[in-house]
Amino acid sequence: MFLRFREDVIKTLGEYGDEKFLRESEHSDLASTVAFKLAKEMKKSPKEIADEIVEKIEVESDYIGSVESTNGYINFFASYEFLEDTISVILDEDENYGHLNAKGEILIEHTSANPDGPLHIGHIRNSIIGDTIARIFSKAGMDVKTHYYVNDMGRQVAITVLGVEKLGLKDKKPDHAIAEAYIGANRLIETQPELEEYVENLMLEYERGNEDIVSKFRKAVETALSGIRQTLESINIKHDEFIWESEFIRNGYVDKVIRDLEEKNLIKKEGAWTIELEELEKGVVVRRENGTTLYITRDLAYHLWKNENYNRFINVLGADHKLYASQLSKILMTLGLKPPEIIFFEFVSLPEGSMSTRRGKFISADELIERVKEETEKILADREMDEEEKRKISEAVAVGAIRFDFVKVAPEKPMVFDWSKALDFERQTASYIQYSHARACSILRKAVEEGMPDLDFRGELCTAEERKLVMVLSKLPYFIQRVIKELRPNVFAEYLLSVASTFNDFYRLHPVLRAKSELRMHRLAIVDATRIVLRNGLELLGIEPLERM
RNA sequence: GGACCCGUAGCCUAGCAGGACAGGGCGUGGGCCUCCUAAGCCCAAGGUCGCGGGUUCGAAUCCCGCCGGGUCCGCCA
Repeated sequence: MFLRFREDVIKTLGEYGDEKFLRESEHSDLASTVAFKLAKEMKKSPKEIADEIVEKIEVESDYIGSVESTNGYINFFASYEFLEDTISVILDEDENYGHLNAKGEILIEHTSANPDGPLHIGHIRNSIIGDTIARIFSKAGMDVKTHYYVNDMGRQVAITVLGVEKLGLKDKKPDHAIAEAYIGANRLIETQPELEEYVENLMLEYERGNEDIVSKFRKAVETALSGIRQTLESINIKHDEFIWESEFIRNGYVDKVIRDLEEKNLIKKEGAWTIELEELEKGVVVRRENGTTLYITRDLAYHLWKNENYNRFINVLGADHKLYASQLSKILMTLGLKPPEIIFFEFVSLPEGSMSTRRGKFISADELIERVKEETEKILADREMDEEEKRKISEAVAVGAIRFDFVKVAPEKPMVFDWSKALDFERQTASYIQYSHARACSILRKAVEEGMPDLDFRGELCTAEERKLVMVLSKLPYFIQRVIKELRPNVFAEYLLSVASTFNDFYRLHPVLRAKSELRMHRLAIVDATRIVLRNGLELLGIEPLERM
């Protein structure tokens, strides 16, 4: 709804309608700062110019109630009609509210952690960003597929295979068992360097397709993935497909990419095969002297496949992949292929330094989830609820807290993980939004018990807080559009927090159930619309919208 | 050595297509449940927006330099 208001403002401004100068403002519903920009060339004060523009323009939109010039700003205010349409559209569209007319398919690759152990708290930053983006694209109307790219050909997997052979697998959650074998094997290699050669041979045989070795790799990777899947599922994340790197060896895509590179005369063959491009600061090896391929070779093949099957594809990658990704993209472009759109996120580190699966220095996502859940259970311990409900609520709140904590931080900010903060429920987190949603539900539940009247929102009945709340509610599609354009899911988290906070301002000052007749119908409409926005918003963040808590 | 990211009150964080008093939260001090869920709300104190230059009528936001933290520069993935 806000999107249409915005469009109308741009149209109304005509030649002054450059969206670069539009600002959301606390002084109006939308403001333009064009007058400041024009001040110089027109040799007039911004105030004069703004006055003139306001004088000149003609408002034809039903959604624009008034326009004012203040200190050089041109302030637009939404009309009652806009507010009324907003509420009626929300109530009408219900679970669809927020959709845009986005069309087409999109592939989102995220998480893609090496299958050498459980996901740790750095990996799930990736997962949560990727999953949230996927949900938001899907809401916008696009047909989204998600991929987990499985690095089954890496050295770490070979080491894992060695670990399983030498040390076996402990009886614990499969991904954790794999980590133990992996960490153990790394220690073995340190003391027995001759194992290096064995590991290299495993890699060679795996690439060649030696059946015995292939089944060992498969088994190790599947074992790790089954645990990883469980973890992801526990925080409401599910991939449509797991794509194994080795598939691109077996299905000919690697050969195809190599051929394309050869045809363009991009490969220099001196023992190893190297791509040398001006744009690349260094040569990139795509084939070892022993004839095997490298990670980037398979990734190029994967991206060739993506090009053939999708118009848009997004990868969520840790910032440590920046150089690698730029090499990949440059090579793809010289092949005339589209590079992926990439969301980079900075590292999650521990107070004592960065994490490492190999050294066993990490906090697993499972441990985080477990401990946060214990904390939420404590909070619920003395509530009068049956145990089953308590369990469900504490789980939903725990998962919400974790997802929100990661998604709310801008991807480019490095994070330092802190247990005391992760477990602190006094902090404003997802539970605040879930609570606001439950509050709205509770009011509506009681209204139904008392015989729900027809909802009838009326613009002219709005108090300042009600008006503000409705304006915020009107922005859901606008924020969905922003996330899609900017690929920054944290702006959506921020938005949802503002919905909850604005609703709480309304709640404090406006009795709903005790209000009389038309005011009661009016406010119930606002509460219901808020409930819908909070519910849809929480779902986009992968957080369960609880009706009671 | 080269490249990239981050640096906002005691702590965490928003804002960074330059513009109306730098928003929140935690923590601190004080207050609010005969009233729709107090996982809530209100009030107060707390800021050289890392430092120094520059561009501009105007800089947290753009440019340059420096400092601090992180990351990357493998025939690893």
